[in-house]
Amino acid sequence: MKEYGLPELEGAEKGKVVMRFAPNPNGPATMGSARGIVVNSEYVKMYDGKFVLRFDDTDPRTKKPMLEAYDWYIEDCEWLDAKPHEIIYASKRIPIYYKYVEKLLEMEKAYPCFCSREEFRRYRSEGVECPHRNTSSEDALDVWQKMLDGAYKEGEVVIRIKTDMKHKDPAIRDWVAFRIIYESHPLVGDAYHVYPTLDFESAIEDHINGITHIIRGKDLIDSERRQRYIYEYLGWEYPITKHWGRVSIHEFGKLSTSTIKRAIEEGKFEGWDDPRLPTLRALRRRGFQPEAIRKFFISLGVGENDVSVSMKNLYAENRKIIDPIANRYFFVWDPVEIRIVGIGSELAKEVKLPLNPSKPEGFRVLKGDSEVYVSKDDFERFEEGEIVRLKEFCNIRLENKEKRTFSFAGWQLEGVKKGKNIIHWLPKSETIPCTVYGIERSYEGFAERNAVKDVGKVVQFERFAFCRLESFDGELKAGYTHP
RNA sequence: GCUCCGGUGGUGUAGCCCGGCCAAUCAUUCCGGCCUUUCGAGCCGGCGACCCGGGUUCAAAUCCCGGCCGGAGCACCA
Repeated sequence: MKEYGLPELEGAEKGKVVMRFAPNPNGPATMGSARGIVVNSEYVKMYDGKFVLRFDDTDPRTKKPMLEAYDWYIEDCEWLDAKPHEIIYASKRIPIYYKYVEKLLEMEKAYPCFCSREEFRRYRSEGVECPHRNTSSEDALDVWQKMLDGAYKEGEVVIRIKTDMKHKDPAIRDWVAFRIIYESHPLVGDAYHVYPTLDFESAIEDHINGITHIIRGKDLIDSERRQRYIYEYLGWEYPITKHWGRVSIHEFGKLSTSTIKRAIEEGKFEGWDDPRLPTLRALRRRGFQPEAIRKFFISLGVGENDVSVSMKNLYAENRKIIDPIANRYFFVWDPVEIRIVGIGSELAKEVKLPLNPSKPEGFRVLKGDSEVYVSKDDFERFEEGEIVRLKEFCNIRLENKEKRTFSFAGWQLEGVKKGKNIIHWLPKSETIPCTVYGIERSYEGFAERNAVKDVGKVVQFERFAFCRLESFDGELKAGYTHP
């Protein structure tokens, strides 16, 4: 069991665990969502259980769902090797929630409340019951029917669940279960105008889906205390819960779905899959492997303290997967053209380079040339008289830095200073333009033509970084994965 | 302010429930070394932590109390 990296789940029995991931599809899945997808699905795998994806989309106004996001979530779950066994759309199941609230109204465990927010806030903070609390079940059901009939305006009345107005935690006191929202819902249109709150919808769904364990962020810790009242009234058993703290990722800072949405609208990002964004779509585009993302979140565990991690941890996981399989190519960024003088046609030979040093059988070929490109970063470091080696090709000595001329200094590797004096290069006669889109900046330069056959794959541009080759139409476009 | 939760190396994490085998696990970062061809990759090694103060005990990272610090909730959002 230890190999899974997650601690044993309390009360879990093999084959009987049912867990869910319940996002609001008001934008695509982000790194934050990924934790929920990964941890829940991982436990389901461990115990051979069932994984439910549930869309908590019952507020068409404040958290207006985004129509495309529903399918994006499903795609992202599948990509993360967490294909849901069942998918539930809360907005399509609203009549079910009506049935249950009607039952609670009959039982006088819920009541229609006409207090304004401000009025009720005062009752709540003072621990006093509001005048509507003792409405009879007949009157309550009558009001409820009129709510459904559209007899009330938005904000005029809500349905509250009776808890305890003297509960020591004010957050638990008589909470709202249904409110009126006259706004078209992207999925169900104008079919309803009385919507359940998350707490009500979630409480009902968790029970009817037979959810055994809930693991979610600690921002929802009070939900359990609120929902337990319903479970008690209806004689249900509450799932076992676990909560994790906030995750913040150094490289991305605080990016909520709504702030990203605004930034996209303002044109600061290309779209939801802009490589600078912490969305799963963006990470996929950049070439991250789903297994690396799983391991990353499993390594965070399920502790309740807040964590602040660096993407470097994800890079390390990704590298372990990608390094043995990614083909190597040369990419010369900020290219500088240099000339090797004093020797002619002998340079025009085939240069064989390994595609991946761990797999000696594969190789690629470059044409030797007296006019080559090297990266500006490398060139500027050299001093006149210094010998450098063009990797796998030949040694050259810098003669005149201003004129960028070098002299031939032998073929042999022996005697060459290792390390930074072995550089990558490209023959001027055989290059394709290439742009790599990075998080902080883009890199322009030339790549070797051989790379074109790996479009769609993750490669390593030697001495640069791992990149995912995105497209080629005369120019190669690539996304910067990580060093 | 009220309610609840948490504090293990630079960053995460294991251990804490059931005190001793913990001079504390693993990963990553950082540093150093190695590699006849990536010193921006790979391999090997190293530095580095139980928030503070009391208490209980033969024995405390582990239990108790107080303090300090951090976080969450107190929405007709999820």
